[in-house]
Amino acid sequence: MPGSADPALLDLLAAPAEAAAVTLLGCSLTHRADDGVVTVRLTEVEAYAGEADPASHAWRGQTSRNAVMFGPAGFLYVYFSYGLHFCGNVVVGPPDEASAVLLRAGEVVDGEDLARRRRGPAVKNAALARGPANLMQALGVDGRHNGEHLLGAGTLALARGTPAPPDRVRQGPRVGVSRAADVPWRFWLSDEPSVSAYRRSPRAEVR
DNA sequence: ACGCCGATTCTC
DNA sequence: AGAATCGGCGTC
Repeated sequence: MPGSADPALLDLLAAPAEAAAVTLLGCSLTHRADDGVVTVRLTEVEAYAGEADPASHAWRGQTSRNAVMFGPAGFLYVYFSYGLHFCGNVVVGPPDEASAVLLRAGEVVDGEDLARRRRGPAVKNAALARGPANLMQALGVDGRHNGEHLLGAGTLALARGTPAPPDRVRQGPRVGVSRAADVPWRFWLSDEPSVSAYRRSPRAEVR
């Protein structure tokens, strides 16, 4: 049932960020809005290891923006990026560690018409939820959803799907990150059209 | 108070 | 390669 809690999933999310990231691959995320329901199956994510991770928003400690990450696992941390985009993270790990997993891409498995209405008529099927900001736009999620519970009775529901075969999980450097750019904590599923093409940050140190 | 730059995306 | 466009965070 959508919206019902999954204690086992919550336990898995309370693990270290890179393990939680792999858990999230293949999970479904549903948003029930006034104008309809959209569900995506997550195909690409990135792990951020809280205050210990120079690439994390939590690196310099707790602020009003990142406060949700310092709470328990299973909540959504939404931040505003480049003055125009919203990106969403699932808070993971033990409380106060401030780890999170950025949701980078997904396959729209329900509410395709609504997702296309939000994204634009010309957007190809596979690209509806490709890219972290596009994924949130397709779901109809923005800053108002910051801090919402993903495993409770709210409008957002995270659930386990058919687990991805381990041999389809790929791993590589994170995208758009200038610090700790070589930490291979971007995870994605191979052979998924919704996975964005890899682009290293222009600001990442070259070696 | 000021300025820089970003876990982006789309276009040229 | 560059623009759009806002706020967070470091610095003066």
